[in-house]
Amino acid sequence: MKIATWNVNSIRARADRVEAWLQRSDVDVLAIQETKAKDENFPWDMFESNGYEVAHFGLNQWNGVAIASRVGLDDVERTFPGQPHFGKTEETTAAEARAIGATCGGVRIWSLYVPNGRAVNDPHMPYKLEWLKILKDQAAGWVEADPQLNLALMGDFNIAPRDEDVWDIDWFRAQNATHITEPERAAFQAFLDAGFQDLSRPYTEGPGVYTYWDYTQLRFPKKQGMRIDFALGSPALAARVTGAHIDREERKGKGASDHAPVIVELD
DNA sequence: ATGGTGGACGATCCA
Repeated sequence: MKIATWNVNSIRARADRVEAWLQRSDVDVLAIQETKAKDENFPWDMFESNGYEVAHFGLNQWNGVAIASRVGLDDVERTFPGQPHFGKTEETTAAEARAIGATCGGVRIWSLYVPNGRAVNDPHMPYKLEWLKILKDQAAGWVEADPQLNLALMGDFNIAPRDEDVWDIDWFRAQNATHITEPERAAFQAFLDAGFQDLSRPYTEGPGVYTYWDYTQLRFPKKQGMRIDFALGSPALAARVTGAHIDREERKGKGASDHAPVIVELD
């Protein structure tokens, strides 16, 4: 079984590329982020005509997550319990479309689009950190309740956990950039400390291995990227991993997303 | 002057 995660940066703008990629990648499950669409604009037919069931959570032109599966798609959840809302309270704001879960071929899959902190001192930064903490607490609880649970937390974490996960750590620090700060890295590390494993890194070791390249400044041809997309697995799922890769080819050419798919193979 | 790119929306926000 092959599972994958991919921030597509608009499912409508990327529909043809996503279709072609599904056909050549042969994945069983694809967790998608940044669909940037409401349900009424989602390309349901494209997935179904290629043999995939698909569940989508999209409220407006921002965010949006989906799971496509050809090995079943059950018990769909939109938002995780306690998912923080940006600003004020649940009474005055709605949770953003950043998390969708489903059980596919015996694996509990979550497609996650972690909030962008925007800037070190922006109010979106504490929102991001709280969002990750609640997710980690929830996910740890699911595994504690069922230690054999095959759980995959997949998506765009908007964090580069190690210095080697960005093309020049000194440049990032000089910019006072997000994604590499200590609190963000601690929020990521908390998943590992809770027993989750990074499923792709052992098979895609760096340095110089990335999942995202900014559209500007010729970042892709200059090999100046960031590793910010991950599949984290519960212990039972991690024990099944036989390989992983980052499909850097998909970042090439006109009309590419700025993120590449990350694929994990299970026995 | 500098987001120099790209997407959605609608004349601006987001990444």
